[in-house]
Amino acid sequence: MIISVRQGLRGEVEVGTKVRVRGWVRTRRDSKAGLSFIHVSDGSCFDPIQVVAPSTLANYEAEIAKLTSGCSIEAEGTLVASQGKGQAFEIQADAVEVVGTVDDPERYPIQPKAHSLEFLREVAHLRPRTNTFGAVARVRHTMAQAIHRYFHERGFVWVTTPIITASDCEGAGQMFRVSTLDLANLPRTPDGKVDFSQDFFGKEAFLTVSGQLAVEGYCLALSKVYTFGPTFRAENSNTTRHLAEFWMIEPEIAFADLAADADLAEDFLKYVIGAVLTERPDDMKFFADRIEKTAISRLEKVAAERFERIEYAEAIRLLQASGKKFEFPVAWGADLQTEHERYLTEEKIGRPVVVMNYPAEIKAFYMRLNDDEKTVAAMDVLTPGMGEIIGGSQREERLDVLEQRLAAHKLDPEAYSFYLDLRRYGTVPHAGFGLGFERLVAYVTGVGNIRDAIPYPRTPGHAAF
RNA sequence: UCCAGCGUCGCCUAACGGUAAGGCAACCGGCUGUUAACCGGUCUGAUGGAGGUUCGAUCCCUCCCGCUGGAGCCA
Repeated sequence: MIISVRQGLRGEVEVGTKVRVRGWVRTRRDSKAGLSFIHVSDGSCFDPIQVVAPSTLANYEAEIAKLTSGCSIEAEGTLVASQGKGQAFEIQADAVEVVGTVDDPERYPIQPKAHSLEFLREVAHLRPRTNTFGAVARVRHTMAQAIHRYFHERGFVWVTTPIITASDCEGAGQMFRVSTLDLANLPRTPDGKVDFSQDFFGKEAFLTVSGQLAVEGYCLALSKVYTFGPTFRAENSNTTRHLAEFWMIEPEIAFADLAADADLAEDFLKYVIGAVLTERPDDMKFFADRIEKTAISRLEKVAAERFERIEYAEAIRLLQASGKKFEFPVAWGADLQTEHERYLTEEKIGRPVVVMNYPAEIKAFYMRLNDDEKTVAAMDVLTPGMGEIIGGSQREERLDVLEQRLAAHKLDPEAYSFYLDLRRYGTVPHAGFGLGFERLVAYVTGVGNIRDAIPYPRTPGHAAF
């Protein structure tokens, strides 16, 4: 029977069974006892399985003894209890078929040795064969599954909001244009502007920067909804936590206020982190051993401890009372800088913090104005090490106030007519938040750079693979 | 986009301005039920690109390209 490496190593297959594994060679060690030990990985779990190939096999000299890292093979044999140390089970091979060889072993980038993450980014198509990126891929998958499961089990409906949007009013950043016009020969209107009426959608179109505004319509019908999909920002950001193309999760709940939103964010994060700890202990152990010492302990802490909740005003007071010298001055009305967030989560409080009720001027138009008329019902979840991982708010559900807020932000109400409709017809208090999936993956795995938390990262100047 | 640093064999790193060194990998051999093994040997490069200073530049200067980190923007 064909088995995965995972099945073989976990004892899911009875000893003595004839099995067949298929995968890629990690290492080969030869023994004078007339054996070769081949570590084979198929990605189904962290560890490779050991295939013991006796030199009596017909193709031993010609093929098996020449296997190098990266070769693909199919091995057939008996699953046995291992005589050696380091693994419980191994495969005593009857046949090892070489499926694909490595043309030039010296040039094969994934050698059985330590590689820098920077180098591996240059071979993004081969890096999933490494311990690190195999583990990241499995953890990422586990997290995606946990996210859908979390929402599904609580009655949320997954809403796939459009990737292409004809409104540039999503208000979250620079957008990528989507067009079928011939850039070398653009149609013009009489006054010389580009005539987008001739474009594919009959108007300007872009890649979405957020599904939030669109999903609110579904929230005000299905009560509990979420988006989980790709998002695009054309910002020239070159940092360890920005991508031009990333995946975002945006739950939106009706009949809910900011406190409920914060509760959801906390419960949600704890669930996803808990799922990774229980479902991927092998990968997490690797991260803790090789990538980031506190990978597991840090997550256990986050899963166990209650998130601190503080008012924005209180955060300002804490920063002012810290006695620290910050590069950016701390004063009510200013946004929290990275250094401020760091101080709060890493030094002062030492665990995740939810900062709530920010000054209205520094936040988006759709966030609900508080009774003090100076702050809005916004919240950021800050984590030690990653900074802002979630940003959310209670939405402004009052038509008149929303119209005032649009005006204050100098936005055209015409462009938001659908959004205003939701306040005209059966409006209810509602709230939601946005979570950058890759930021969470980076946080959970401990990889320092978000470019290592997604299979093929897109950043300014980089769209290879 | 701004600031800082870096760019030397497939990979990682070394080299007071004076003929480019080592480790890993690869290859060959030895040893071993091995396990990112161990031991020995072999091979590999004119130092990101273009100028300049100098008798002479990996090392100094200028510009360009690329990368990394920090910041801004944000998820």
